[in-house]
Amino acid sequence: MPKIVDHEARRRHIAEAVHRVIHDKGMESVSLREVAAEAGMSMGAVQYYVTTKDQMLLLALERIGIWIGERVAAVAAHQSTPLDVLRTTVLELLPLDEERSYLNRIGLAFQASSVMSENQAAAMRMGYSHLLSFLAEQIRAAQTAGQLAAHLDAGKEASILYAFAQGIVNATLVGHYTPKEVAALLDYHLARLRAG
Amino acid sequence: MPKIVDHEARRRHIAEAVHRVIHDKGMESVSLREVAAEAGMSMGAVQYYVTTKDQMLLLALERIGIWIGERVAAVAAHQSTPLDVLRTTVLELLPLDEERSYLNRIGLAFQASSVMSENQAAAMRMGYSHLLSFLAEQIRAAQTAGQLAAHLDAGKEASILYAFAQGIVNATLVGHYTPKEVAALLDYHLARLRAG
DNA sequence: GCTTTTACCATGCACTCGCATGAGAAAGTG
DNA sequence: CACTTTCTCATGCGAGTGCATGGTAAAAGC
Repeated sequence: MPKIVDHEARRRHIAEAVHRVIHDKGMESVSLREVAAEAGMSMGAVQYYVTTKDQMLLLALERIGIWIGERVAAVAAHQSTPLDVLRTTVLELLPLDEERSYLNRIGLAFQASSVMSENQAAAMRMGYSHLLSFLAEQIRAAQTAGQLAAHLDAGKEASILYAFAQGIVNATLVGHYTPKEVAALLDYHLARLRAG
Repeated sequence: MPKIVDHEARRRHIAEAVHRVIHDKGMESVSLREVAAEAGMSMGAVQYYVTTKDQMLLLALERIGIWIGERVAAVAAHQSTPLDVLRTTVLELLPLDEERSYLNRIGLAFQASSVMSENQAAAMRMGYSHLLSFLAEQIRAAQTAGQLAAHLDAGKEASILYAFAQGIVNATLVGHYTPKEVAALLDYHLARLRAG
């Protein structure tokens, strides 16, 4: 077996090129040629790892899911209390700086795209399940620790919290809210969940 | 001035064709030809009313805004209390049946699209302003009527409520939530805002 | 009845698209 | 060395893209 190549690395490289194209020129500009150019490889090379455009987009979407998972795990690890984990996690998912806007632009594009593709829809559902159960778990932990009110329905609160975060994304990217206002909205909402 | 034609009607006709194309085949499938075919007119006729594709999309986005405004006004008119208006308005914006899913699919596509186009972003901001001030107004009225707790920040509550509605859209369209669950989430959230 | 204005249409152009194909370079094994 | 396998590339194909152009039919004003 010659010319041993790390397929995983190549796929990641392609996925990240897709991300950049989506961010810079929009989902409509994603094409095999454009992505190949962005990835610095020939079109044939891209086709070797990804046979169709749909597959390429799915790869990029799955990579986003992995990336989000990693980011959340990373920031959550530095917090001391469940409520801190909760707040920091949601903040990490909001477009409050350039890097998080980057992620959210791509995420928003896939929200629209996933409605038209069952494969992408399935990937989305998996991402929702993971994130929502993580958030619900943190809410329950915060309740046990006496940080959040005991009467809250952790599952519903997680859904509402995450829906809020997702729903504020476009309005923020489009300039209706400033990052400060978004953070204030989050804290306002979290405040009412507090125990006492 | 010969062959007098209702331009407004023609533009609306084109906009609605764009909506159908977005809904049926996705934003990527929107082209002058595709829209012309959907509208049952020649490509040249479409070009007469809309000179560029961007203009066509902007027209379709503005029409969505108008449509939403009309729908909200219509359902709100049949309610007796501010809280009923609030709840019914938000329900009207959620993808709980086929017609509202239709609207939300298109809206979601434009959320992604508006991030890449300043014209569309401006149209979005205007839509947000109108809807959010309407919601905030209803919250204040409900507070005055003693239906909602007086200590609530009406502006922030409106933002959170609408963000929740927007943020639940993709998850619902993709099948993560059932319409019943979404309605239950809304009622769960509204319940905690009640006076008492 | 001629001109002007409005509305519409068919077609052409340069370009891009997704995807398929076949050739060939690189790297390991016998 | 030949040989196989893995990887990469250039190119071609048919179709579709946004947009521009030139022409034409119809109705109103003079």
